[in-house]
Amino acid sequence: MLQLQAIREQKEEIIIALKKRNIDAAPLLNSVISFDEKRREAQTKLDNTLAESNKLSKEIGQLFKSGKAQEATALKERTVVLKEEVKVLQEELNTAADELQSLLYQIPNVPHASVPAGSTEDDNEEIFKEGDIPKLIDNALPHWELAKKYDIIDFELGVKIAGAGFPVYKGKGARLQRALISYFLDKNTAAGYTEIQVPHLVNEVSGYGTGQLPDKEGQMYHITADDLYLIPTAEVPVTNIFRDTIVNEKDFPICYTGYTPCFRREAGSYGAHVRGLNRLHQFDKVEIVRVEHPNNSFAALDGMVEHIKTILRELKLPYRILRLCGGDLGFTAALTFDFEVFSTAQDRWLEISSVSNFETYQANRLKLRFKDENGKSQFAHTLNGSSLALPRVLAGILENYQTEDGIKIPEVLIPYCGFDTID
RNA sequence: GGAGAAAUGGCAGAGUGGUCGAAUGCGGCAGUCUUGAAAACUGUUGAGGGUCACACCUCCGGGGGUUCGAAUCCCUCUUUCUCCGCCA
Repeated sequence: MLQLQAIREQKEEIIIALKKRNIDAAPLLNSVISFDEKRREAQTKLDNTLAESNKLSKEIGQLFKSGKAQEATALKERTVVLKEEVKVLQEELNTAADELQSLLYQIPNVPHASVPAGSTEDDNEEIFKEGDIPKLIDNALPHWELAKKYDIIDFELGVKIAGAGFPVYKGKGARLQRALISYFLDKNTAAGYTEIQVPHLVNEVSGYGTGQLPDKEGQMYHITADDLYLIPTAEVPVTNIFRDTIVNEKDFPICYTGYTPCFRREAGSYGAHVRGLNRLHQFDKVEIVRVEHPNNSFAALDGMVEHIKTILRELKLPYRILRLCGGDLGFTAALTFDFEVFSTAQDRWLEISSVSNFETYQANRLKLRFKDENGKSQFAHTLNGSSLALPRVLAGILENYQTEDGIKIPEVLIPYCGFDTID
């Protein structure tokens, strides 16, 4: 959520910056400013009325104490009138405040200066590429065929138990998946992230805190009986640890990593591109989350990008990094780098990580602050990234490592798997 | 799931209708003393809105109500604890 003060002071700059997202924010921002004025006006009137009422109440108390009941009763008449006024003003204030809040929820984060203009993923800017694309064997198969051939993932079984998009991993497939999770967590821990296990269901407030609500309401599974949401990413529970907190400046950087399953409804996604592991309703992901000092958050973002590079280098997967354009940038992010692995048998890039700096956007919703050197509290910056999303990494490994004699396991994973070939 | 008790500042813990944003202790910060530290002593120490700065307003788990006036009374929700039931 953008800060009101920023909207008041830099409205024009924000409008220009939001054009990168291909939206004209002027009407929204003008409404925000007008409702903010209404709110403050109502607040001032209410405060003055309350002040008078408080004062009179004290006097009445004094009068009763000194036995001047008659005078007290006379004063009461005035307070009864004030009480009515308070009611009206309170309502006025609430209306303006609610309207203001819902407007603020509708405004996405302001893109960072480095975010390129553009409307679709085709306009994302490739900033880095590394790793050789392997020459595959003649009859190379896409991962869903490999999964069947070696009996390591059963999509039909998942359909039977839950529905499409809920695969069942078997034998070495399950083992490889578990190996990846352990490997990622170990890498993150070695890089200074504290491992953490969090709930896989979150309440509505948490959804608002990180920005999934109200923007992505339809993308989350909603347990209506208990009004809980299945997490679409560990970002939600992990970042919400810091909701309503004031952290100590010297605690920075705060770094957490956690493995969770992720649940996404993916309403409206169909077609060839969602085959196999490409897009699922349930998948596993290891996430890294940071809370940073505003002065350091972009350096931290670069650090996260470097960290993920080292993982992909070790896995020897060909990948590229994209700087997302304004049109493809998530609602809450100021700057996002996507990592994509080349899926050789499908001849396409698969997104396996998304690393973002949210600046104060989430912190504002979360009320996540820190005390600066002057003792003033100000909003911290939050960041997160996938390290990594499992299914597409798995798809990349299966496809890129396939040989005539089976699928070779990347060297770093062999100690975690306990085998070196799927055959 | 049933019965009871509770929820107050960073922590502990007073406060049952008015002068309570809240005693006291601990912790934190600043100072005195000290070569330095400890101890002792003194002062200070929640958040948000609002203002040039004051004033002023809001917040004692959340929401609603009674009252001129609520941390204190009533309703409701949530959470925690104790007992019973169920259970990985």
